[in-house]
Amino acid sequence: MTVVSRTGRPRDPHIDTAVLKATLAVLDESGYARLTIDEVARRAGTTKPAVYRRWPSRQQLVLAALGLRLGGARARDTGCTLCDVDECLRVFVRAFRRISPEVLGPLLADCANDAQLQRAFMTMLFDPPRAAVRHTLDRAYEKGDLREDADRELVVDLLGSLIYYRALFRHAGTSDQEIGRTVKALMQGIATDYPRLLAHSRAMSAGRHHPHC
Amino acid sequence: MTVVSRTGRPRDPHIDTAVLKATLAVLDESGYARLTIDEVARRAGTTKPAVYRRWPSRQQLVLAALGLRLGGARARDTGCTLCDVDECLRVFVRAFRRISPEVLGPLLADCANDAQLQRAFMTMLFDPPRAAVRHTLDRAYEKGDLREDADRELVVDLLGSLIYYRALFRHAGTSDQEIGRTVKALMQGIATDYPRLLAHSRAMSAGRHHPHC
Amino acid sequence: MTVVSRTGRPRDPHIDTAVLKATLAVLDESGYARLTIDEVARRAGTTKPAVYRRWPSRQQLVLAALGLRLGGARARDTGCTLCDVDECLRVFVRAFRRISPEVLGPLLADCANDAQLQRAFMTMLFDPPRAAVRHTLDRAYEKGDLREDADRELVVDLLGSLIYYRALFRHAGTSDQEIGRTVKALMQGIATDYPRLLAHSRAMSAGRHHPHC
Amino acid sequence: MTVVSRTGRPRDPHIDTAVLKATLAVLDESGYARLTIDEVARRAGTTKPAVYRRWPSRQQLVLAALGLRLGGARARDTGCTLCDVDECLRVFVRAFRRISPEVLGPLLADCANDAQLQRAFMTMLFDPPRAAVRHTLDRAYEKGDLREDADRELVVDLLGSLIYYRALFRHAGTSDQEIGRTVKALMQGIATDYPRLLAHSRAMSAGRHHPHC
DNA sequence: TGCTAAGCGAGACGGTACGTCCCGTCTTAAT
DNA sequence: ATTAAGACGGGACGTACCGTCTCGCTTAGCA
Repeated sequence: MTVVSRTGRPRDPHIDTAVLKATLAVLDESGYARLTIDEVARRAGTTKPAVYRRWPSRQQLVLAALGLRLGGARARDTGCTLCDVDECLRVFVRAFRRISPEVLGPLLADCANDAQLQRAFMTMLFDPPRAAVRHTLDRAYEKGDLREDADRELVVDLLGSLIYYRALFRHAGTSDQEIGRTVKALMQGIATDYPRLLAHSRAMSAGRHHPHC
Repeated sequence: MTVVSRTGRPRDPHIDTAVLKATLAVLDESGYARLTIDEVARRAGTTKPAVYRRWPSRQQLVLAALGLRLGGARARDTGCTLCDVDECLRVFVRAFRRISPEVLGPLLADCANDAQLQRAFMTMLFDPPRAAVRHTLDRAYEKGDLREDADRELVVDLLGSLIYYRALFRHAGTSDQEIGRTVKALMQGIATDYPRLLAHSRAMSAGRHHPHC
Repeated sequence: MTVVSRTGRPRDPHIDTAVLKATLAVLDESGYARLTIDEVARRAGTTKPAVYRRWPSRQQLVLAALGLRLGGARARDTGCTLCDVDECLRVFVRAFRRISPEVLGPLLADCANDAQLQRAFMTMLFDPPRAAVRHTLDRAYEKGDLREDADRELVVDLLGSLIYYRALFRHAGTSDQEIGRTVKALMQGIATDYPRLLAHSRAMSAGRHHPHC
Repeated sequence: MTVVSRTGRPRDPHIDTAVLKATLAVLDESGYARLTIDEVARRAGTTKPAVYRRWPSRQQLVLAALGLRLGGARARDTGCTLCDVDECLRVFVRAFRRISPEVLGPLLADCANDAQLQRAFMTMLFDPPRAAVRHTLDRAYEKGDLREDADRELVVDLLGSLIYYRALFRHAGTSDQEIGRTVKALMQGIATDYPRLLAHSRAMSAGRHHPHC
């Protein structure tokens, strides 16, 4: 939200919350494309300039509203590493369900042309669930349940990306069973014998560059 | 593209290609949000109604133009499974680079309200690179390089999603080295001792539901 | 009204009349100051751009609407010169009643900064009733009922100005009786002995400039 | 100006005069339509609320400023009735030149919806020059230079209205020569033989109502 | 002398109406 | 029935200015 001056008439804080609530309501009912500042203002019982004074664009407004909705993301500590990773995926699922692909798409597109918006997006919507997941992975690592050479940031990406992907393209679901399969695949790997494959790769292309090690 | 009547003056096929080329040019220069049918028509040397006669909406037009650009996706057979999977990730990277997140976002959002558009999107842009990757994984499986119980469709998702995710959010890159680390993590897994973790999970929560097996 | 092109979709003529009628209705109900293009458009069942396409400003719109209302002004030929001049005053009264001082004031002020608007005003609202009055005076002159040296254009001014003045400032009425007194004063003059006054004026100020002759 | 309380910090009288002067300056430079309370306050070296505390509206403020400018109107006694009436017309011309049609128009329109403003207008701007003219006519009457049956209030109207009319519509000037012609027409009348015309009028319409006598 | 009430500069506030952009559609005349 | 051409009816935009309010302080008269 735009910074507020020390002097002059102070902003009515009821308008702030009313506008954010109205934004969420309109998003849910009509979607992002049909969201109009006029309509948001009308439902918040105020007018367009009052909205623009607080958020300089539709994008910033929607971002703020979604940030409010997302609140803080937290992954429970179940005491079991597999279940904890399960829980991580559910953190992403919950976060995404509250955002909706229909809103996320145009918002990300707008971020591409607006570095400030991009930063706000990362801070408000992207980082919080990732931090929760990262924390869980660190706990597992300290218990000795993860390989020493596992790139934990990459695992956060793999967990998060899958949820976004499936939600955006709607080609597959995010049921408990599907989440379980994902955890299993990530934890145990998919190769029958990784060291052998790696040796073969090296043997085949002696002079080439090998990023797998 | 809209069906054409048999009688009356036939459509000028040059207009079709000129419009698609103009669409790609405008997309690259101005982005999806600033793409105007007026501007596309102007650059194709024709007028708005001629465009609307062929594609009923901006979305359909952009989809057709991107389909033209993407063409067919193909993953080389290197003879080495690790390198083949490397190659798969690059298939996605190439496909995505040609589409651009700025276009993909709003397009997906529009798909959410238009089942026909969604189907067209899947057929033209989503499925082709996935099919190429799936084909590579099947080859690895037949060589015995993948576990019997590996869910190959899930692996396609994990590979594809990571690329989309990183391209959309721009928080991490898609260099050769990063791709290599991903392949390694997927192939060998991240757990120190998966069977033990699984046993612990079962022991801890006797009556609960266990999706990891 | 703005000129219309030969090609392209033709304007809906119903909108033209609906907008003018709505303008008159809003003028009568709310006055000129509270007349809003939005409100006019709403009552005409259309939108702002459709109005702006036809009339470039609120002033031009109001002018057109008043021109429509005023229609043609005509002074009856009663056969009696005194009654004809009576009738002339009533022409002005009728014209003015249809315009209203509340509208005339701001409109004239806007004319001061816009020569085109000023010309349009004169053509549509100012000249027609004056022409009718002038015609009556010419008829009286041809009958020999007016002095040879009477400045008929000045008489038109004196008749017209009185009505505007009283309507604008509302300090006196325009009843039949008051109109009769005006006609009498104008026709017979107010001086007891004009030639003597003139002589006195000349005698008193030998070297000065005398505009009364 | 709004009433002032006895207690509390007294108003700074310098602000009163500074605001009125600034109002006149803005009126002359930018006209009434572009006169902004903000701008007046800025030029008076103060702020909007200080202005609104003193005058409740732009209209009242402008009225006060014009009243200050107009000051008292006075018609010289030349010793010659024709010249005195000449002088009367010039009183109106001077008064009007200081007010300007661009300001008068909107002001009168606002008076139409505000009886208090209307009264203030009459007291401050309308009556003073009229009183001066009326005084001159009374002097002429006492000298026996005006007909016994001349309606002096009507003559004030005819003189005043002509000036307003010509200034408002700008279709004719107010040069000395034009003023002279007006005086002549008013004094000597325009009919060749008023009694004959009156007789004819009566003869023609026996039962009708005759306001000319 | 301290209290109180109003004025002060400053400036943002809530809100009305503006004039414009661009959309997707329609009409015309010609092919 | 399509074409090129171009204006149309209309939804939403972001802005300018209105008149009001709140702030923190100053200034006088009353107690």
